[in-house]
Amino acid sequence: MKLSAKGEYGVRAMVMLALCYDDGPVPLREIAEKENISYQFLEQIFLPLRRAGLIDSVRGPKGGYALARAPGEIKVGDIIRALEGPIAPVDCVSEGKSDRCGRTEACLTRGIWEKLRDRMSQLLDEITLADVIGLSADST
Amino acid sequence: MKLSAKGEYGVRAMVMLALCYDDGPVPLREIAEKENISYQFLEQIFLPLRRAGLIDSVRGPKGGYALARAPGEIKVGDIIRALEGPIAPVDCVSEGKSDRCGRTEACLTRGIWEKLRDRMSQLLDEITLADVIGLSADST
DNA sequence: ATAAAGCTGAGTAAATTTATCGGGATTACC
DNA sequence: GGTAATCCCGATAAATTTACTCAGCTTTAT
Ligand code: FES
Ligand code: FES
Repeated sequence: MKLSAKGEYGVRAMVMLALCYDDGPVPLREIAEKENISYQFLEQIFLPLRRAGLIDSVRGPKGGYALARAPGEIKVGDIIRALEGPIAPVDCVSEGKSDRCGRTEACLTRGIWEKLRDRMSQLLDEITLADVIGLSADST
Repeated sequence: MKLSAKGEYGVRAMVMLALCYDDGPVPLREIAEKENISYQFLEQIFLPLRRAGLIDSVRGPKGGYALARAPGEIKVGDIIRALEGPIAPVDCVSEGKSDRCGRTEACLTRGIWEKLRDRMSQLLDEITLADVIGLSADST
């Protein structure tokens, strides 16, 4: 039930981009240094983020990455899904995968995973980058 | 964000034990066959479950495993924790681990993971084995 | 005594994760 | 037009974890 480093780094990097949202594109090297993440590994993380349309890139000197939309329009769930695939505690509750136990209809445990999946999705989709950088003192 | 096979098998096996709660101890070999899980792998799963006090074992012929308490007294969260360790999306929000990003105090993302951890824990602790085997038609 | 069962540490093959490498493609600036 | 900053991206390597297997022991009903 752990996030991979990819997901963790990705969220941290996106938070950083949110903080720099008005400063023009931020070069990857800078993010890597400030967040203490391998530059080349970060490159691999930014590729899917860009393909998911969450960030825009600018090439050449003065280039870098920037959020594709305002921080309030990007959900943490979007980032996780782009980097780790569909949110689901077991494969068989995430569309189009082989179900390990075969008995999809009769399976008693399926309901657990569906509920867990829904709660996880729901929480991650109700937190935007604006929430993360703005109000560290919001309740719940 | 996936459960390992260990966790998934473990929950399925425990559900099976819950179904057999009044029948005396169930031999592992039977569970392995019915649930289509490697017998030897299941042995490795039952060890931590027993050490966590969730099941009792009876040795010798006519032996096997049985739930240590009534199905209503065993939470799915108990099973997951016994098999996968503390529920937490990243290590640093689960007591006594090294925090990868170092800046525990200032870390903006920490709040996300704490909330996620709490929601996951909460859900898994509000579902007991009795819920799983009893009412497949409960809402939410 | 026998056989049915649990108990357990060590070992292993495959998969996944976490990077690293090497080079290419764009573009601001001079 | 040359240079250097920067993104782009497939291939590969190292490390770790997962999912099992093996071999042999202990307990106990019959
Ligand atoms: S665990 Fe997938 S349907 Fe049962
Ligand atoms: S991710 Fe652990 S404190 Fe920031």
